[in-house]
Amino acid sequence: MAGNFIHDEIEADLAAGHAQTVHTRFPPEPNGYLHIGHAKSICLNFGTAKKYQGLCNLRFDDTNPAKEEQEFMDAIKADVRWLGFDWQDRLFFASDYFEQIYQYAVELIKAGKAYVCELNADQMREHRGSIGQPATSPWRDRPIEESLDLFARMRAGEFADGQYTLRAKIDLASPNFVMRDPVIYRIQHGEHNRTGNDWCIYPMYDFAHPISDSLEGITHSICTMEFEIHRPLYDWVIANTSCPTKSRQIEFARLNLTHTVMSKRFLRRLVEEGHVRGWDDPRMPTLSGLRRRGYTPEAIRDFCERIGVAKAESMVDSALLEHCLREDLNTQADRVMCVLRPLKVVITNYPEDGREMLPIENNPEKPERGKRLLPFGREIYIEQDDFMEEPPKKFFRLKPGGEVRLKAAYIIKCEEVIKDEAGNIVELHCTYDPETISGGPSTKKVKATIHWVNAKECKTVEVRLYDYLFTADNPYDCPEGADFIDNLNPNSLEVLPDAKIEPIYVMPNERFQFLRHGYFCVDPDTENDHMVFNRIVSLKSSFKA
RNA sequence: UGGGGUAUGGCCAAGCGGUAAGGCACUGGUUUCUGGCACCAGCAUUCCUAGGUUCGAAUCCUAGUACCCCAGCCA
Repeated sequence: MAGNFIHDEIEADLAAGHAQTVHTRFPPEPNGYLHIGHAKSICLNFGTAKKYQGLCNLRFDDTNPAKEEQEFMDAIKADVRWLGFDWQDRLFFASDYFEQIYQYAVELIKAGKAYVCELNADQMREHRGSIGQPATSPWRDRPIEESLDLFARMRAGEFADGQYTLRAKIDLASPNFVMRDPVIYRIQHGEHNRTGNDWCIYPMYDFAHPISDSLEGITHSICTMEFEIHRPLYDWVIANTSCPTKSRQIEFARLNLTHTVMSKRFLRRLVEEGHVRGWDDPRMPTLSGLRRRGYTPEAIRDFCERIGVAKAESMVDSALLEHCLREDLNTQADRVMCVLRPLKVVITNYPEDGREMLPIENNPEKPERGKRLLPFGREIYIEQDDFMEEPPKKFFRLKPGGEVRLKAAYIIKCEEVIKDEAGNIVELHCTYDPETISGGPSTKKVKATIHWVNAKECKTVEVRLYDYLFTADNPYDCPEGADFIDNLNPNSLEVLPDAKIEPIYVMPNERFQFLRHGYFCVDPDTENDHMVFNRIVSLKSSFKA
C-alpha cells in the first residue's frame, strides 16, 4: 500500500515507542448498506494493518438499537468479504462491551467526573449556550451518591426515555461544543437486536467508541474528518477511565465521487422513493449495487489505492473508477460478439445454405485463453450504428458502396440499402470477397472491422445500459428551491430487449467484453431462456462524429 | 460571530528549505482484423493572496482570503 500521512504518523508512533504494533478496526454502524466511500475506509484500515504486519478488526458499532438491524450486519459482512478482506476471528460488537462500558461510567461518577442530569432534550438545547456563552446544567453539582443511585435506577428501568441522562463533567464553557458536558448515556427502551431487553440505557458513540477501541487494543483509530472535533473527548474518555490501552484517533477526508451521492440518508431516499430498484440497483454506489453491476473487487481496491488519503475535502472523478475497471477487465474478460441494435445484412453472393465455422480469439490480451469457433452464414446482424447512408468524412465503417471487414470473417461491400415505406433502413444487401477470409493470404486493407452475429445461430438477449445516476458532477449543486432528486439522469437506464449475441453459455455473474461496446456482466435476473446483461462500463472511444 | 480543519494543473495527489513526482482527464502521433489495448509526445516558470526571513521558499514567519465541520439523548 502506498504511503500517506496516516502512515507517516504511525511510523512516528512506532519509532517513538508510542505503539509497538499496529491494530486498526473498521467500525460500521449496522444501519444501512456499505458504499464505495466505506470501501475507502475498509481498504485503509485493513491495508494499513497489513502494511505493518498488524491486525484489523471488524466491529459493529451497535449502540443505537432504534436504528440497527441484523439484515445490515449480514450484508456488511458479505460486502467486506467480497471486497477481499478477512477479519479472521476478530468480529466484535460494541454491544459485547455494554457491561464494561457501564462500569467505566460508574467509575467516572465515583470520581466526580460524570453526573446524572434531568434536563430533557429540549431543555438541554436551551441550556447549551452559544458561541461565547457557556452552557449550564442545574444538575452539575448533584452529589456523587445521588448520581450513582440514579444511574443504577436508570439501568434498572425505573425511568422513561429521555427522563435522565448521564453526562461527563468536562467544561460547560468550552468553545468546542462537544466538550460542554456531553451526554454519555441515554435511556432508550426497546429491543436491541443482540442484547434484547438486557439494557434500557445505551452509551453514546463518544463514550462507547474509545472504550471499545481500548478494550480491543486498537492502536490507531482511523475515522473521517467530521470526528476531528470529537478527538478531545475521545482522549478525555481514555485519560479519565481505567480502560486498558491508549489508542490514537486519526482523521481523513471521506470520499466523494462525481455523479453520485454517498450519504446513507440520500441513498435511502433513492430506494424508498423508487428512483432505483433497490439497494443493489446497478446504478447505486453501494457495494451491493456495484457488485451487481459487475464491478470487480480488484478494481475497487485499485481505485481506493489510487485516490490517496488526505485531509482535504475532495471530489474524485468517476472516470478514475471506470479506468480501474477497464484496466482490470481488459485482461480478465473474454471477448464476445453481441449486436445491441441489430440491422440485418444479407450476403447475396454467399450460398443459400452455406455455413462455416470461423476461429476467433477469446482474449487478445491473453493468448492462452485460446480460440473458439463462430458460425457464419448468409444472413447476419450488424450494429445499426455501423452503417450510415450519408456518413461524415471521418466515419469509416459501412456506407453505400463501401467496404468493411467482419471480425474474424470476410470483407463485405454494401451493394443495396433496403427500406420500408416510411423510409427506414430495414436491411442491407452486401457481397463478400471470399479471398479475404481472416488469417488468409489476402493483403486487402479496409479502414474498419466491425462485429456481427449469424442471424440463424444467435440468441436474443436483454441488455441493460447504465449511465450516471445524476447528470451533474455534484448532484447537490442545484438551483434554489430544487433538490438533488431534480438532478437525476432520466437516461440512467436504457433497456435493449432485442440484442443478438453469438451462441455462448454463460455462468452467473460472468463478465465479458462485448467487442467494441464495453464490459458486460450476467445479471441475476437471467433465467434459462432469457439472458440479461448489465453494461458495467463502456469501452473508450476516440470516434468523434 | 467562537472553536476545529483544509487550500499544489480540469479531478485526485506527492512534496517536510536546494529549484514542482505520479495517476485520471484532455490533446497530438505510432500501431492495430476492437475508433479498445499498447506505445511515443504534449499538458503548473509556479503551489489561495500580499508582505517578510533566506544565497535559495510550495515548504519558515506575519497579515489576509475562500471553502468544509461543530450547539442530536445519531454515528
